[in-house]
This record gives sequence, structure tokens and C-alpha cells, in this order.
Amino acid sequence: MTTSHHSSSDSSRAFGRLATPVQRWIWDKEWSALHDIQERAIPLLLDTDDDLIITAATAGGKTEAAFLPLISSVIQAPGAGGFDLVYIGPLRALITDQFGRLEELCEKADLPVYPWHGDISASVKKRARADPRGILLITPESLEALFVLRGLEIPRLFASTRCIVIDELHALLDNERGIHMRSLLTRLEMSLGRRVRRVGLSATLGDMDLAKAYLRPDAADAVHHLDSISDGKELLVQLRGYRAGSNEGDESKTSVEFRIARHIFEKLRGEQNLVFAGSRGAVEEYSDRLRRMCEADRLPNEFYPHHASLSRDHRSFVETRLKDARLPTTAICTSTLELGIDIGEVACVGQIGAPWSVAALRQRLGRSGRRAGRPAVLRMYVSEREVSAKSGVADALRLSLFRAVAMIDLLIDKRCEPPQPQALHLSTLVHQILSVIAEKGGAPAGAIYDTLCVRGPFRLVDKALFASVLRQIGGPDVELVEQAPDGVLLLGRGGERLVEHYSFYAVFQSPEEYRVVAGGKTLGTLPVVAVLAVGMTIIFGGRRWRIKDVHDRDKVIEVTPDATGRPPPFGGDAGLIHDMVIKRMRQNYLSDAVPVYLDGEAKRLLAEGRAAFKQFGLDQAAIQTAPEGGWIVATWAGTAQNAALALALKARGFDVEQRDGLLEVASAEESLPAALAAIAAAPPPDVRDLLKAGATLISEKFHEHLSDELIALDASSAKLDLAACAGLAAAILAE
DNA sequence: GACCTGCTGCGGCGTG
Repeated sequence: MTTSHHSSSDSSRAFGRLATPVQRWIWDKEWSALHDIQERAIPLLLDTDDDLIITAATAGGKTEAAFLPLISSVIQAPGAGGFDLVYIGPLRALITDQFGRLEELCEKADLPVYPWHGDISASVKKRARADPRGILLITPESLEALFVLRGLEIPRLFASTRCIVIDELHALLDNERGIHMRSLLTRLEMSLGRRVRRVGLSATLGDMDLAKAYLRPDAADAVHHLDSISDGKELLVQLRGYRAGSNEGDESKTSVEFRIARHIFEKLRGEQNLVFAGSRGAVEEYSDRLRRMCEADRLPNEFYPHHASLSRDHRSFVETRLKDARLPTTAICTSTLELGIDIGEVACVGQIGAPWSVAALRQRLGRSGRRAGRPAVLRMYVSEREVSAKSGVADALRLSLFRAVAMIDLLIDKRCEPPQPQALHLSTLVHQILSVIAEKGGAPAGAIYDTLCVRGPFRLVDKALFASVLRQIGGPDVELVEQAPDGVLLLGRGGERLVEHYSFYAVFQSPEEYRVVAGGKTLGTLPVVAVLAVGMTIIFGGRRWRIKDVHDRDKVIEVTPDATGRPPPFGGDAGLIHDMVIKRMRQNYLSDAVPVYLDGEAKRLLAEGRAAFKQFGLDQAAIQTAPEGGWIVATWAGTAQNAALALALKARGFDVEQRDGLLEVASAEESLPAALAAIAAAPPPDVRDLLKAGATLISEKFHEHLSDELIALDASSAKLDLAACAGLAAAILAE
């Protein structure tokens, strides 16, 4: 594909099928050829009405693969009113990016393109509603707002919609937001009384059959899949091990943080890089260290923090620097820089500490090595503590290192975590019940059940469960819904209050926050849960500050520059690790193979972990007595199952610590094997026992309106696998 | 022992 655009265009039959204005746009861009996925998508989208998933790395030409033929079809056979094409994107920034690209392309064809999200002015939205044509680019939440506020206009606005393009499909699969979007897709089709073609754009997906079923549940087999063949790019990986000393101070040049920062400083300076630090606190810690290293060497700073609590101003500044190849920039970041928005070519991706999922690691790595001929480079940094007689099992087994190795191995094998099709999503179900009632101005329970649970995405919710959810949210203390004498469901007092406020449209929870202000300028926000007092010093935005004042009423924290500081507490929940990762960790404990990507220290840590594994007897049996008393129980299960068994044991009076694939259990009156035998023979643990054992089950936005039983049922369908308890206990005893 | 995402209508004021 190195020919000039003349000959390649002439030789491409697909190119010839595009509408003239689209061909002219390609011509102006001086593309040497169409990408392979573009060539293949053109006939598929022009000759059929089939659903399609296109997978390719970031900037692999996915958007054009979908829109070049789709726009051509609109030009060749214009619609009669209503948006011709709808694009759903999970980020406002992504919609703004795509708007820029598509507007230029559609200008030549006299098709309007309307961006629609929270930052778009009411006047643009008004124009779009008055003359709905061309392309609508919208977030799931803004589409939700259209259903709630303009339910009756939906058939008119989307009358001629021939395709819905869903960008970053992998980010909108089985999480609450993905279920929300799929519910809206079903409701749109039902409102129009016809099927609308669905096209999903995505990075690599863990399970293509499941992804197809998510895109089109009733005809998954008929969904086509086009995959970019340019995926065979070279990958360079190094995993560097670090050993933390016992009594060193943070500022010491032998501290792990100093040594990792020093390595990043020396290896990454001079180019554009991303370093994922794992938490906002770690981002601040490393940004501050790296900035000071630049200052100490009298070099201009090129290391900047990027995470969701920093102001939009600061984040845009970092993103703009990343795009400008003349200004070497390394962003120390969280998953804010994982998705979508184009930040250009990145030389290297750093990862401090093992990530939580292979999917995230793969997505991050997709940011590197995008220019032909350059490999993708991943530098992973893992630290382990010095082991002493008092060390716990986790340190001795080198669990962090083994998790990092498992993640890299799975990445190299091109595997990643599949979705969880068994989750009920009751919080989002409550949201959608309220939304359907608002859309229609009232609806019979049977019709709502049909919309959401028969045709829509809540198919694991049967009639009995649906009825108990309705009874619960119609209860006297809740009053989200009420029933009219003719049986039609209406919004109750509580439901009206929820739906009337703009915060209703998103299905996910968001914490209350303080604004952090320095000299009148907002640096960002901190969660209210953080304990912040006047006089405390913090690192924020990569710089050091002293808290001058806390205004609780306005939720403002005033700060002034200072010479010292530590990252403030940012809050956060424990992460979920999939069974697949834990199983691979176990394989690595049992193996003698030494991965080539380990440095010397990582190799030594690997050998120490394997030695400890044998010394504890974990190669022999799953239950072992721990050196300081109590037991080690090897579950070799991911977080959902591991946490469930931990709770079942806590409910029986045991003190339990969760580790990757293991439980550390302190001695109790009951013997552990006897307790496991009882759990193996019993039905899943009762909610009341779990709550007494300290389980926090409320995790989603609308859980607060559900009963303990319904919340427990929801949790156990996704994050806490209670049903697996008995089988897991039996398997442990049998080993 | 964690990360991220999203948002309408309306009143008031200043400007062209």
C-alpha cells in the first residue's frame, strides 16, 4: 500500500462506490490508500443493512471505515427528515474531536453535523431539533435527557435514522453505562417501530461472541466483524523489579519511589510518553518527584500530572503539550488518558504497579507504537517489600510481581477479560423504569416489563423479580412510582423529584467534592470524604501547597504554595480482578519458566516468590497453616468469588484478609476445615449475616431505594459471587 | 487495594 493515491484510488473498487463529495474529501487528504478495514466496510455497509463490529487500535481508521460509506449512502439516497445517522460516544471530548473531522467531510455534501452534550449551547440543540438532518453526535446521557424531556418528539427526530454508530463499544458493554445505552437503543427502535442498523467501533474485545450478543441480542449470529490486520506490530516489554528497604525515609535516594522516578526521568525525558501510576495519589507523588528532579538539574519541567480531579484547564494544557511533538512531555496519569481522545504519537507507555485488568493494560499500550515501523514499548515498575520474619504471606509470595507477570503473559497471548453477562443491574433497571414512565407520561407495568426485560437488556430479570422491584419502589417510604386506578404506573413524589433534576440522566454514582483554589484560580477538586484541615500540606497538580482555609458551606479549599506536602486522600474502592488473571498467577507459581522481559531484580523476586510458594506447601494443598498461626487458604479465584468466601467466613466469626487468589484467616474457636465443610453444604449466605459481617453492598446510584435483599441479590450477580461459595469451599477441601 | 464517565431549564445581565 505504498502507491500514490491516483493508482490506489483507481484500483480500489470500494473507493469507486463512495459518493463524489466523499471521494473528493479523501483526495484532498492525500491518503495513499484506504485502510484494509475501510476497503472491507464499504461494500458491507453499502450493500446490506447488517449490524457490524469494527475492531482496530486507536487511530486505526475505524471512524472513517464506518462513516465514509454511511455518509455516501445518505448522499446517494437522502432521508425525508430526522437525523440520518446517529453517533453515540462516551466522552464529550471524543464528540468534539469527531465533530471536527465529520464536519469537514460533510461540508462538501451539505449535510449538517450536530454535536449534542452538556457543553453544547442550547441554541445549537434548538437548531438540531428544528431541522433534524445529517449526523447527530450524542452521549448516552444526553440521549436519555431527550427521552425524559422530549419523549413525544423521538419518532420525528429519528424518523429517517438508518444507522447508529457506537464508539468505544468496549467501554459501553456490561457496565451500568453500557446497559443504560443498550436500553436506550431498544427504546428508540420500539418508539420508531422498526429495527435500526447498529455499528460498534472498538479496541480489541475479550469475547467477540458476547460482544455481538451485546450489540444485537436477538440476532448475534448475524453481526459481522471486521478486524484491522495491522495488529501484528512489534511489542517491547520490560518489567523492572524493585526491593523496598526496611527503614528508609521518603526523601532518601534509596527509596523505591526515588529509584523508579529516577529511571523514568533518565529514560523518558525528551519524548512524548504516558506513565500510568495506578491512583491519583501516586500520580501526584511521582509528578512532584519528577518536577523536582528537573528543577535540581536546571532543566525545564516536562512531567505533568493528569487525573480526573484536576481542573479542565490543567488537563487541556497537558493534552495540548502531548500533541505538540516539539515540547517533550510525559503525562503521569490515571485512566483519564486511556480512552479515545487523540493525543498523537507516544514513544513509551509506563505502568507503575500491576494494573487491575489486562483489558486496561492493552488499551493503554494501544497508545504507543502507532507510527509504522516503531514498536510499542511498555515499561512496568513493580516494587516488593523486603521479607523478614514478621512479613505476611502476600509479601513472601511476591503477589504484586506475579500479578504483573500474569497480566503481561495474558497480554502477549492476546487474551483479556470477557464481560459479565450474569449481572442483573437492578440500579439501572430502577432508573429505566422511571425514564420509561417519564417518556410516555405513564405506562402499564406489563408494557414496561416488555420494553426493559423482554426486548431490552434486563433479560435476567423475570416477572417475579420485576414485580418485587416495583413493589419496593412503590412502597410508602420510597414513593418512586405509584399506580393510577386504571393500573397505569405514574411517577410518585420521590420519582418526580429524581427525574426533574438534571443529575438524573447519568446512571452512575458521583461523589460530592470540594473545589481546591489557589489565588482565585481553581486547581481541581477533592472528594468530601477526605479529612482536610487548615495547616495541612498537600501535593496537588504536581505542586506543594498548604491549606489556608476550608469553607464548608461553599465547598471550597483555599491553598497557598508551600515547600512540603504529601498527596491528599482521594478515596476510592477496591478493584476487581478476574479469575483468568488469578489462574495465570497460579500457573506461574507452578512453572520454572523465567519470562525474558524481567530485569535482574524481577528475576530474583520471581524465584523468591516460587520458593515461598513451595515452603508454604501451596503446591501440595490449598489449606496451610501460616507461620504466625492461623491459615492460608488458596482459593485461586478472582475477587468476586474470593470476597464472597471471605464474607461467609467472617459471618462465622473468622478474621479474614483478602489477597490475590488467597485468604489469610486468623485462628478462631471453630476449626477452618469444619467451617469450610459447613459452607460447602449450605445454601448461599443470608443477607442479614453478611451485613452483620460488615459487607458494604450499596455500590450503585439507585441502590439506596432498594431493600437489603434486592441489593444483596444485585451485588451477588456481579461483584460478590455468593452462589459460588459452596462450590469454592468444596473445591478447597478436595484439593 | 482503583480508576473513569455525564447533565437541563431558566432567570438575570450585558452587549450589538
